[in-house]
Formats: sequence, structure tokens, C-alpha cells
Amino acid sequence: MEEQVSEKKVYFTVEELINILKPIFEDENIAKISHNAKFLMHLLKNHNCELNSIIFDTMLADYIKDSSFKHGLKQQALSYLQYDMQDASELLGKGKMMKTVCELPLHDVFDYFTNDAFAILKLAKYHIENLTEKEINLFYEIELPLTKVLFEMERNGVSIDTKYLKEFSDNIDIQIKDLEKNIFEIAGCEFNINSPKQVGEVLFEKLGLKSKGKNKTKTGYSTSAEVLEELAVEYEIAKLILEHRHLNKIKSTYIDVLPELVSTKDKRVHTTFNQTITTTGRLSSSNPNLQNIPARTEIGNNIRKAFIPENENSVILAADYSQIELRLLAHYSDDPILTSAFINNEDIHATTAAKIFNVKQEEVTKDMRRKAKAVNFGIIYGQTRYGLSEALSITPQEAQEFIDKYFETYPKIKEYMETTKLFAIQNGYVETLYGRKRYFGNELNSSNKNIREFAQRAAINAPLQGTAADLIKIAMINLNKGLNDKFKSAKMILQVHDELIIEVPNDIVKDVAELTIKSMELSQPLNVPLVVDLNYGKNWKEAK
DNA sequence: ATAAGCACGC
DNA sequence: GACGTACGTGCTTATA
Repeated sequence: MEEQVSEKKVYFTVEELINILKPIFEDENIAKISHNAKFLMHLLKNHNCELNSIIFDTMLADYIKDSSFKHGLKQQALSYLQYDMQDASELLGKGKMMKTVCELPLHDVFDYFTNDAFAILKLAKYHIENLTEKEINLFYEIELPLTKVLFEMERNGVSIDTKYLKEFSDNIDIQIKDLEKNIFEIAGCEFNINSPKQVGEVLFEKLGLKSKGKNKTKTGYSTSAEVLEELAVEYEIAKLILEHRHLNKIKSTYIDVLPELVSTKDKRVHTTFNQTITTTGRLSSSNPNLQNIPARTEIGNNIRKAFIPENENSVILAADYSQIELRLLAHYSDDPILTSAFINNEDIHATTAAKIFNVKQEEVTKDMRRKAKAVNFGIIYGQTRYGLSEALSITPQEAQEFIDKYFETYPKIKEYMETTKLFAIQNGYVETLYGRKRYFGNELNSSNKNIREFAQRAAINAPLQGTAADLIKIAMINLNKGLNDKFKSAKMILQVHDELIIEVPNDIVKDVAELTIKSMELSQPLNVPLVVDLNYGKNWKEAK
């Protein structure tokens, strides 16, 4: 009770600690082993200390070994070493009362730190002994070098036009208020439009609207976009609620949040790219998530105007892979029609449309192309007739006909999918071009049809999505090296799964564009061309 | 704090 | 008869 408020006792400062260790951290001739090196690199860099010569990272190694688990130090120590490590919260407390290590006597934290270090060393040994040659290769050729690239990208951050967002916010506020007024008028009462529960009660009880399809969830009425869209045909209020939801989503998730996250130090927003989260090998982005900035709707797309270069002497350059997963499907299946379509640079959805509708390429209508696009898209995910019927608003029977026709057209794709499933069932995993594995446990043999078929679809998708992830990671490593060597003033700032965003000074934009395409094409590793689309402009929207 | 419902991206 | 596209993050509300 004696250390209630005001004066926190500080036993030592982070600076003191880091300065003692700085000569070691920075010495290139002293190899280091870490758990989550990127986090430590940020911590040290914030105190002007580099972390050089990281030769192993137990978090990355565990992710490579099996992406489906959590990769925390404590979990790993328990499962591989049978160590039950002290939780940080036992030492520091949690919530508001949480202390920093500086507020504890050194000898109290000493045990904790030495235990950590000891566990990391033991785990590194464990992993090095257990990683296969292919996994070691994935580790040293891709994941470990990528850590450094991601670190630099996170530190670069991205410049945000806060003035623009403020105006946008005020503007959208007026529209939201307006919608609100109209909705309340039709409803004949006021309620919280942000509450699905209240929306359901108003629509289905007070107003007695009838939905044709299902409109129930576990807990009550469903007011999902799917349900509201169907209602919107007949009822104005459903349309208004949809619009309200959309505007509110855009405002509360992006417009009002991004400006708050601008760092006072450099006026830029710094995301975290998580390297060990997804089961397929993709990155994820958080705090904020800059991989889900709106793109589909006009209003959402305008958020991208807020992503700008630091000054007018630079541009935002965006480069993305064209149809990378379908190209990988062509590569893996070696299907002659799909492969030749890519080699001849055909419009792939139109080609598919011509085949499944039995018409000539030039007779393909927009609607046929739209349907074929949905089929192509669905194939990558092992989509069922039900999913496709939903996507196209057709019956499952009709959807099945499309799928049958598709496999008739592309028999080698059917074959590839069957082979992949069989491999997964026999081996319990599937893998990417670079040996990244995804395991399935017992799911592929589950007596539960849902679990079983879900796992089968994942087995089909994982090599495609995962290989695409491998490829862009390699491209990022190459590009980063090229930029650091030749174009120091250009900054890689974002990755969105098949797209890279770079901030480039005007005078070198042509050179950097060329380097980017070259880096992403990767000397054409597939039996179909890997094609990169590139554009630049004064903001992210213009770069698309 | 946590769960549920919903919606944004690829 | 219900359930039927992969992978994520994060908002708000409601409940505890």
C-alpha cells in the first residue's frame, strides 16, 4: 500500500540497461538468437540502438514448423521443453496496475530475464535439430531476411492526410445524420441503428417486415447485408439502414481512427506486420490494419486518397500481381487451356466464360464474364455449389452445372484438386512451392462432414494462397535490397497480400518502377508468366 | 473482459 | 434438415 500513487520508484532506466548492452547488440561479429526479433529491434531502435546479426528467431522457426499453433515463448517452452515459465503478468501485474521492469529491483527481474534467455537458447537448439533441410531453407531464404524488411517498412510508416480526413469526417457526419432522420421517420421511432438487435426488433416486430430467406441467427433476427439487401428491393428503410451501416463503418473504422494513430514523432502511421499469424503464410497487419483499407465502393475508395507521400516531390507507387492464384493453379495443374490462356495473355474470365457457356470468345457478354469470374474465384477456394449459388444469386443446381462444365473444360484442374486432397489425407498436410506446410490434424478424417469438407477446401486453397505469399515475400526481400543499394530515398511502405506500395521521389520513379517489376517477376519461376501491374499517383487511390 | 454480429480487405 | 469459399482485423453493442 505504501506505493499508492504519485511517485513510482524507478530502480534503473531502459537507457542505462540498453547502453550497457549496446556494444553487444550492435556488434556484427556477435551472433544473436531471439524470440520475435522484430519487436526487439523496434524497442532498441527507439533508444538509438541497432540489433545486428540475428541468426535465429524461435518464433519464426516455430511458425515454419507448424503454422497452426500459437508461437509464444511460454507455449513453446511448455510443449518442447516441459518448462512452465513464469507469466510476465505474475511479475508485472496487469491492467492499470501493470509495472514496467524498471520499477522492480534488478535482482527481481534478473531471474525472469535469464529464464527467458535460457529458454530461447534451448528452443533454438530444439528447432535447429528438428527443422528439415527444406524448412531451414525457408527460414534463411525467406522468413528471417523478411523480418528486417518488415521492420524497415514498419518504421517507414505511411503519411496520412489528416486534414482531408477531418473534412471527410464532417461531410460523412452530415450524411449519416440525414440517413438517421429518414430511418427514424419511416420506423416511427428512434433507436440505435448500430445495434443489430434493435434493428431486428424494429424491422421484424414493429414494422412486421417479412424476409424471404433466412433471417435468424443463434440469438435472434439476422440483419446482415444479405438479409437487408433482399429487403431493400421492397422496403426503403432497409436500403437506408444498409447505407447508414456502410457510412458508419467507413467513418468509425478508418476516417476517425487513422488520424489518431499518427505518430507525433514523424507524423506518420506505423502498422505492425505480423509474420507468424496466418495458417497459409500470408502476413497480417494490425494497429492499425492497413491491409483492409476500402477499395470496392466509391465512398470507401476515397479513404485511399488520404494515403499520400510525405511531400509533393514524391508519389505513391502501387504494384500488384495479376491473377497470381489462378496462375499458380495453372502452374500446379498444368492444365493446357488455362496455361495457354495465360501464356497468350488472354482475358482469363472471358476465356472461362466462352468455355462454360459454349460461345465464341467474342460472343461473351458482360454477364457471362461476371459469372465466369465468380466461378474462377470460387475454384481457388474449393467452393461448393452452395457458395457459388449465393455469390451469383442462382440455384445450387444451376451452380453445379457451371462447376461441372468448368471441370469438363479444365480436366487437369479437377485432377489437381483430387490429387491435392488425396495428398493431404495421406500426409496430414499440404505444402507450398517453397515447402511451407499447413497441417490438418484429424480434420480431414473427421466424422463431421462440415469439418472434413472444410479441411478439404483449405487443403486445396493453402498451396495456392501460400505459394503466392512465398513469392511476394521473396520479391519484397529482393526489392528492399535493390532500394537500399540504389534508391535509398524510396521507401517500401505497405504490403497487401499481392500488392506492394512504395513511396518514391519523382525524379527516380521510372527507375524504381522498373526495379519493382523486375523484383516481383522473380525471373519467372512458373510455367505461366508472372505479370505485375504498376501505377503511381499523388495518393494511393490514384496509384490504382 | 468477452462474445456476438457485422463488415472491410485479398 | 442443416450446412455448405480461403485467410485475416476491428468496430459496436450487449452481457457479465
